[in-house]
Amino acid sequence: MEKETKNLVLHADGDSFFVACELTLRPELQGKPVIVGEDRGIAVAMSKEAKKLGVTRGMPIFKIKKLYPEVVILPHHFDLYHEISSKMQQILLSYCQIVEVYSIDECFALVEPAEIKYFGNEKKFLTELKNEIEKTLKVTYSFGLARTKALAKQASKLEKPNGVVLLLSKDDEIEALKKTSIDDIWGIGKQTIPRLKNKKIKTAYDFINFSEVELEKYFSASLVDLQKELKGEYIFKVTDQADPRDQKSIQATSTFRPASTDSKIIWREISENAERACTNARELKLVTNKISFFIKTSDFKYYFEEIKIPLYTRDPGVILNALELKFPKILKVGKKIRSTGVILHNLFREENTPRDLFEEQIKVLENGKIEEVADKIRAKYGRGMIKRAASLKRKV
DNA sequence: TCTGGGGTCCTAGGACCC
DNA sequence: TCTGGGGTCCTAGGACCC
Repeated sequence: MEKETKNLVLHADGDSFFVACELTLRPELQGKPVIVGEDRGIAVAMSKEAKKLGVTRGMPIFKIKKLYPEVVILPHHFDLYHEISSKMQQILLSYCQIVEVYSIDECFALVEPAEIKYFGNEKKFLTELKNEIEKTLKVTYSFGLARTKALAKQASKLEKPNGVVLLLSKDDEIEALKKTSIDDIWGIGKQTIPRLKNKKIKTAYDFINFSEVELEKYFSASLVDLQKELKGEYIFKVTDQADPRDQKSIQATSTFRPASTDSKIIWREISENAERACTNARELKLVTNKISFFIKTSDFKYYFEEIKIPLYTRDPGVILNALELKFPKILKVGKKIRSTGVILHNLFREENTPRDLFEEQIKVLENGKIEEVADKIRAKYGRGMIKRAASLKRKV
């Protein structure tokens, strides 16, 4: 049989993960409607009892309090979630060589035929793994095991919570795909769903039977790959844990209530965002030379500004000086503002940061072109830049 | 008194070059 | 005079995810 010579993909998805983590420390809340998200103003995770009451993801806390006063509302404890998540990774690594931590509550893993053989069969392998996880972590996961990532991902959803779904034959796959609505496919979002529905595609099964040629012609390349994956062709590779230092961007955002037009309040939030983003960058020893910031108005429109800075930095002072120049422009929207954010792009590891423009400037300065360069930078980035850059230089 | 916060990847099209 | 055809690199923003 072919399947015995091929790897399978395992997907593990934490059940009500944040709530489940909280319950490990507060078992007395077991069986009660519990949600996490107090500090964010919306429900981020719900226990199944809370879901049963009608609480949905994203529901505002004030509304939950009003409609369902019996719900226990908890703030986030990310350290706890990370701790449990990394223990989960360790357990998976004792069963599988390649484990990909996809998010705090989800993992993919490559399961080799030898591993299955050791336990007897797929079912026994998963039962063993599942038992160990529950015993050690006191939280449950739902599992999908299939030929590809996309199939495993859909499989794990089918019997949530605490489910185990094995797609070991073509028939298993077809049955699962027939049960999966086009609204619930990983990688197909709200822009694409209506377009597919126009083509009479209602289920994942309809999707895999849709003409590949037409898909290629009218939809994106990633959708073509997704279709192949759901047909059983291994396209999306399971990759080992990425180094956090390979991160491409760092952002810090904040919502403040009430929404405001007061530029002082807004600027204070942006400063705080910049500081948080920089703290994060410092921990990862990363620097940036491109930043952006945005405001979100109370009617949920985003306004972005992007700025290149002529050196590599993670100094909030330097960043804020650069942002300050664009600040009046973005304030011109003249609406109430409900949230702000600062994003650091173009991240480099500090130890192999390319020779930054500042160093180049020093060289040029030594050649006697000091004013020319300084003026250029002032013209482009404002007077503050020179000073800040200089003070940064001394610190380094 | 509707609607966190933190990410990635793809793509169309402009800039620039020969 | 209405005028080529490539190619590459970069960027903004769309789409999607947990």
